[in-house]
Amino acid sequence: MHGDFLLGKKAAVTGKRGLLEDMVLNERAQLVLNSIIENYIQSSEPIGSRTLSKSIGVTLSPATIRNIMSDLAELGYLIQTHTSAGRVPTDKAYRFYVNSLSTPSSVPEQIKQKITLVSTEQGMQVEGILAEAVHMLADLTKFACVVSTPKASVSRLQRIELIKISEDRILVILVTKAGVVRDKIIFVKDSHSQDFLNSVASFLNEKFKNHSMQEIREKIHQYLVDDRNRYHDLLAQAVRLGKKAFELNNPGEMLIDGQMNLLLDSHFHEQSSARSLMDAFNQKSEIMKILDDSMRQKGVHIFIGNENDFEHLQGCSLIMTSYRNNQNVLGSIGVVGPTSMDYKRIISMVEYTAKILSETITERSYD
Amino acid sequence: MHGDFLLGKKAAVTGKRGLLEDMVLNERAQLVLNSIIENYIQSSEPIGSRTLSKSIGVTLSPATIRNIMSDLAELGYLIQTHTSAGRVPTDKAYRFYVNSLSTPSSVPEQIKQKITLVSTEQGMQVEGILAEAVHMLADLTKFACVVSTPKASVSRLQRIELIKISEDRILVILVTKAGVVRDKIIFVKDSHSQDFLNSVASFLNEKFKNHSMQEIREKIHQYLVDDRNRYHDLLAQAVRLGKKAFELNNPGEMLIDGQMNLLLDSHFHEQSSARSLMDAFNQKSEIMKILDDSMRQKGVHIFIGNENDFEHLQGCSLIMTSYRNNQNVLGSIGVVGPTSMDYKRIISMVEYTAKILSETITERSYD
DNA sequence: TATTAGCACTACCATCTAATGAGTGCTAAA
DNA sequence: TTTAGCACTCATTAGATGGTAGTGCTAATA
Repeated sequence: MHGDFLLGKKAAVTGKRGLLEDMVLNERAQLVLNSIIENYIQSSEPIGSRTLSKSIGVTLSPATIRNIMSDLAELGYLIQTHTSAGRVPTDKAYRFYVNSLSTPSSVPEQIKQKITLVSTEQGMQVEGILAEAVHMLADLTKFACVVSTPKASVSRLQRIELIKISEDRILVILVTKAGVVRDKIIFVKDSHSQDFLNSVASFLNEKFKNHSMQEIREKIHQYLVDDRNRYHDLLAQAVRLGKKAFELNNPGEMLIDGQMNLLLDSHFHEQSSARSLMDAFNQKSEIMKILDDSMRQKGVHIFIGNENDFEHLQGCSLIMTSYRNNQNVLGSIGVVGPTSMDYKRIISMVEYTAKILSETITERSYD
Repeated sequence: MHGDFLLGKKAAVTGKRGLLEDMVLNERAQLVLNSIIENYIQSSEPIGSRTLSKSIGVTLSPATIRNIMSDLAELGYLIQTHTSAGRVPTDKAYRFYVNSLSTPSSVPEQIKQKITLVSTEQGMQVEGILAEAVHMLADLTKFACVVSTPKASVSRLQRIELIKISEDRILVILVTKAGVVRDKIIFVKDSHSQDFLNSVASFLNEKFKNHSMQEIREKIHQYLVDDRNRYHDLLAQAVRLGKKAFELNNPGEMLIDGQMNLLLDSHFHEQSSARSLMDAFNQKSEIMKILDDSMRQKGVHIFIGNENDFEHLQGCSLIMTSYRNNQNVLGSIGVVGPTSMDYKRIISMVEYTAKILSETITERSYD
């Protein structure tokens, strides 16, 4: 009623009435809402007016709080699971809450100490480091975590190497500026000597070093379209081998860890939601899309419940941020948890982990 | 009582009495036991005498069956969850059942069609193939599946390559006979030219091709122990780099897929057993041990419940078998599921998958 | 006018009871 | 040796009950 009243007459009336001031919740309503959310994040149980009246700083009687709650419910911030139950925050409420988190809470020192990447010491590759990072984050947050591997297409060539391993097979090693090493085997009809392969490789290196894989593919395509016979044999062969070598073979991977954490989490105990989640992870493409999105933006990116229009992820929030080396944004890393997760804590952890990850990978880069 | 009686007097009395003949269950007891087990595998509910009397082929009254069941219980093949409940097979019963499975049931044609490895077509490495195999098996069985990657120490060298990527970093590529490509980066104090690295590589190739990594490490150790100064500079350097290059960096990995299947399985719905399972998978070493064991033996290897003395795996059975290329056994692959799994079906699937996997990998090998 | 106290009401929850039914073990008959 | 019959056990289910945490509304109060 209150809310309705104001939403309707708002334009006509001046100043503060009900919960809304200029379509924004007034201070007390914000206080109550935030308090409900924080309580709910802690307890995972519907919050009643009496409980809140005690836990909240200001002295407000349960009755008053009830009125406010009732209005908040009408505005879509709260719902009741049943008539005589306490209130539970909606996705809209979480969005409000997250937006109002201004000061990024810093990671406690003792957690910081846990966030370190060990694998650097051994001769581990970038993917190993990513795996370690995502594992660590999952372990710390007790939720599921994902990280996207550096996109092959945007990463730039540091070096290519061709190794003959049998008459019809050539091992291609691609080293990117970001320190990612990819190997794949290509099949050829006619046998080449290793010396010949070396010449081809050094031709390709000279021609394409520092170019992105995408560019390289385009250029090779150019060469092929051009009248091929203009080139002498080496070049023709080089281009032909290069085409195979640079063919996109992995379309951007992602690593997942800690899925089991979610299944063990009380919020997903119902059969249906658990299975739905599992489907979400198996069908990686949707999550990959979200990772891609958050790669293009600065800072931490948060998706709450219904905001990501992927039905399997209803009831989940995602907290994502990108990681990078000196030069480029390489991919993103983040957490998938229940909408009622402790945003402050998780956000800071994701941020800090991404920072450490970026530093670690930068050390490994060849830029 | 029956069982007891016969176990005691068996030696004295001739012929069949009770359930035992020469310490082996008599035919009818076997029939009943197998029938109970198969029923239980289907329904996951305690089997009562009446139910069994109907489902079993032979006509036996419930009362008779009760007697037999009672004896089987006394011999440790069955237990009751409570006084007036039906009987449930014990691990001992499953062992009996599995041992009595003589004819390996063949995989239905329609399942066979699903068991194919696609990744061969792209230039995918061995680990990619393994990942695909284990994923497929998990998907088919709806349980968790594991596969061990070819052990670096036993696999034999096809080729080593050294690539300079910066002043202090060298990329080492190891290609094994089995077709596994490993790359790692080693750090060096003083810079080497690529030409020099090529010489070192070709020295190492010549010296060590076809030797197992283990042997190579030992030989290098020999060189180092010998009076190093005897060798001229190239050799000394080669040995020093070789030592780093061949250092064991991954102690035999394993890939897991479908863990979530287990958590969704009704048999592991209790909080405690689910968490216990999760621990089992996180702490890979124990499962790795079992994989190793079954690598050394021929055929399918089955571990039932308490038989694997790893407490986290109580209530689980493991069905493992090895995969190989032309030349060597490379690793093993298998399923982890509840003790009450459908052994016939799962065994045949594991066997067939291993066969396909072996064929696929053999194509990739350089032997 | 905004806040609060009081009260009726609702729905969940834990506990208890009784009835049901599937299953056993034992005994005596076939 | 097998089976029919009977007494008994125990899990599961459905109803009934009291308690509790919460609401909404109204009237009194600051």
